[in-house]
Amino acid sequence: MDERKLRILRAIIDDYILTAVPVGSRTISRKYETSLSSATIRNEMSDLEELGYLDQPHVSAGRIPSAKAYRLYVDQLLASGAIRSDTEESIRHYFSSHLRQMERVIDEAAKALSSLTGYTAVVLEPGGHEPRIRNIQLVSVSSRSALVVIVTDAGLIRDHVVSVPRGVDPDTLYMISQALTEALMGCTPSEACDRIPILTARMEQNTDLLRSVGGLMTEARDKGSHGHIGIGGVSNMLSYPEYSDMEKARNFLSLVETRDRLAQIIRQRGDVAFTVRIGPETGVPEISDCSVVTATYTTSNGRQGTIGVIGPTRMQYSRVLSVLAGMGQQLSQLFDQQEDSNSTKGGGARE
Amino acid sequence: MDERKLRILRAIIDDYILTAVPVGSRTISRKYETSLSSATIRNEMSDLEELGYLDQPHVSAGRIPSAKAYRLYVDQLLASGAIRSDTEESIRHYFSSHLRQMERVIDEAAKALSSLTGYTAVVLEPGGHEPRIRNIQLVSVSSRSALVVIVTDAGLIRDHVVSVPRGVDPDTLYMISQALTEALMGCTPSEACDRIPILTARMEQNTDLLRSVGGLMTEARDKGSHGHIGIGGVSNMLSYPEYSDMEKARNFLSLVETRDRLAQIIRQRGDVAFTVRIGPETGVPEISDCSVVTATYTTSNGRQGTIGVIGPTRMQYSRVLSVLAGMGQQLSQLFDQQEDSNSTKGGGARE
DNA sequence: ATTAGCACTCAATCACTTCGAGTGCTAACA
DNA sequence: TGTTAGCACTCGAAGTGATTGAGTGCTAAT
Repeated sequence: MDERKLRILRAIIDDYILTAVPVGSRTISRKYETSLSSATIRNEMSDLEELGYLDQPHVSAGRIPSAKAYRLYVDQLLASGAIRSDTEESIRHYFSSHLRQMERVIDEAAKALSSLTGYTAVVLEPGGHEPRIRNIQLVSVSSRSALVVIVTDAGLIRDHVVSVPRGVDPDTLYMISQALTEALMGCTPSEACDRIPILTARMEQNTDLLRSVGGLMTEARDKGSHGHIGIGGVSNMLSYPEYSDMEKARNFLSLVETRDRLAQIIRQRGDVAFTVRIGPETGVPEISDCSVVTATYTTSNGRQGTIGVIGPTRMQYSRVLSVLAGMGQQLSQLFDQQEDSNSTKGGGARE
Repeated sequence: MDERKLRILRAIIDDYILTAVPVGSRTISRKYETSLSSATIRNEMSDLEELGYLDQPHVSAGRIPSAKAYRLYVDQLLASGAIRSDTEESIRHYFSSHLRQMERVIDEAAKALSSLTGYTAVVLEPGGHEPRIRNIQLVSVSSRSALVVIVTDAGLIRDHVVSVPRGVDPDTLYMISQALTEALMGCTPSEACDRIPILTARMEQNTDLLRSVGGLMTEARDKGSHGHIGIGGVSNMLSYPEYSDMEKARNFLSLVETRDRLAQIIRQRGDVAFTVRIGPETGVPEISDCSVVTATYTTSNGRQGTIGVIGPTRMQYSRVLSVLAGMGQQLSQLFDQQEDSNSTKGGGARE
């Protein structure tokens, strides 16, 4: 694999990313390799096709890069270490002064990502390991109902109203909460599911209440671990010619609609900074002509979240990567401030 | 306006709803009014066009119903009172056994609505009046941080972690919570925002903590009133020929992406059971060739939510209306059970 | 090794025709 | 007077070549 071949391949990819039109030998010879004639380029292209880096839609059209070509391109890009998160200011611009609610940060991040890249963006809430219960509270809502709040180290399991038997006052609720917290602290929801029946059996009163909590816990366990998902720029996809085919567009849309599957696709584990999956590498037939680029961000307590961009295979990888890098940093920072504001803000403002 | 004209107009609308193809005189004479010849139908159609009920895309095509025609059609439909919620069983089928988390109910409802109608569905959380605070709890998460949970009669204001000064144990947190609840019970968030600084000033300790709560309250106030929004079946729209135009499809999609605007469009106030807005009546240029049908559901404590369906103007109004009716009932029921489960379930399961 | 030249391919475009669904009008009819 | 049959007319959709031009592969010359 010649160095010149590489240059030509790179030129073809760049041009195709820009125009989405099969690129011919003449284009390359005029716009990129002015010292070579189109005939020479043709020969090289022929070789590149044989090597599997180029495809030809039909005999009298130009060439388009194959997934293998993009792979090479991206690997080179990653190896060169040329990904600077130079977009830091423009990213910061998207976060209004002081967002502190997790969900809003995530939504904003997705919006920013999609708007900066022009593709569809997905942001997942941090949550690496299985959540562990930290606190259970029954919060009185009215005389006859209460809200069960289960706090885990991954955040909060959502609201659920349960009915309260007659004669149980807020203080009793608090005591029950304390007992529950003590018994289940550190458990995962599924462990808690197993224990609650035992607890229920041991208690002679308030069994109804406990059963309700058990029900909620089961729901929490089955719900699937992903927290909030931020999605942005879905409509962007329709502006690319590869999605002028309605059938493809519908497939993509319905994939995005089933957030569970989307989360599964985006979620990235392990300690790599970036993942780039091109076309078939995604393993998802619906988006076999898309690429998925993901990156992670980390909070101070080690929980890991994923951000990702989905676009056509002829994606502006270098831009996407640098935006992802920048966004990852921003998010890590934001959540750091938020989660251990005791050490920084608390310390400073103390007294 | 002849009775026969009405029959013919109705036949045209029905056929066009089914096929999305301009319908000609011959079709009507063969499929609907077999006793009349196509020539007669032609005369009648000509009259109907002059009256503004029919449009003609070009001279040698059939006729298509105008917005005015749909209006007449729908008004008749509504007046006839023929909307039976006969789909009750099929709707119930969509709600898995015991969903009790508000957000999931709403999401499921949207999914069910879209799947039953084949259009795009939107479900808004109930929330008529401004929410009133019922309870404030500081839930310990770790030794140095706590979660602030603000419960209102409209549900829960989301999680927000605050730092806890050294030496404040869970019991102290509970006491502070009690004090806060007592002081702010029954307030709206904006009232609470005004009061918190006063409370803070009166306290000699834990001022940091209160300030954090104040910040969260401010965010809650500014957040905008709409709660969770359930959206389903967005991809359905792409399967209708009217959206084969990419530009239109993109417009629609980006409208759906900005949930705030969508909520604004769907939200329905007042005591009418149904609202049908056809084409330009929606007042939203992006969907000037769509219709929006909404209905309300009510919870036992009088809070009102909206469910809606967005589809092409040639929507299957009668089906949509009956599905909406059924879904409205189901939701009203579901939230009734949930909100005052004390009177029904609590009473039953007592002992 | 590179390049100029040439024959060849094939999608895209355009002009042209044909086809048929549909209309409007008129005249005949019950 | 309302209904119908018949006919001329319109116009989009679909089909048919012919033309164009971007692009290739191959060969022979540099």
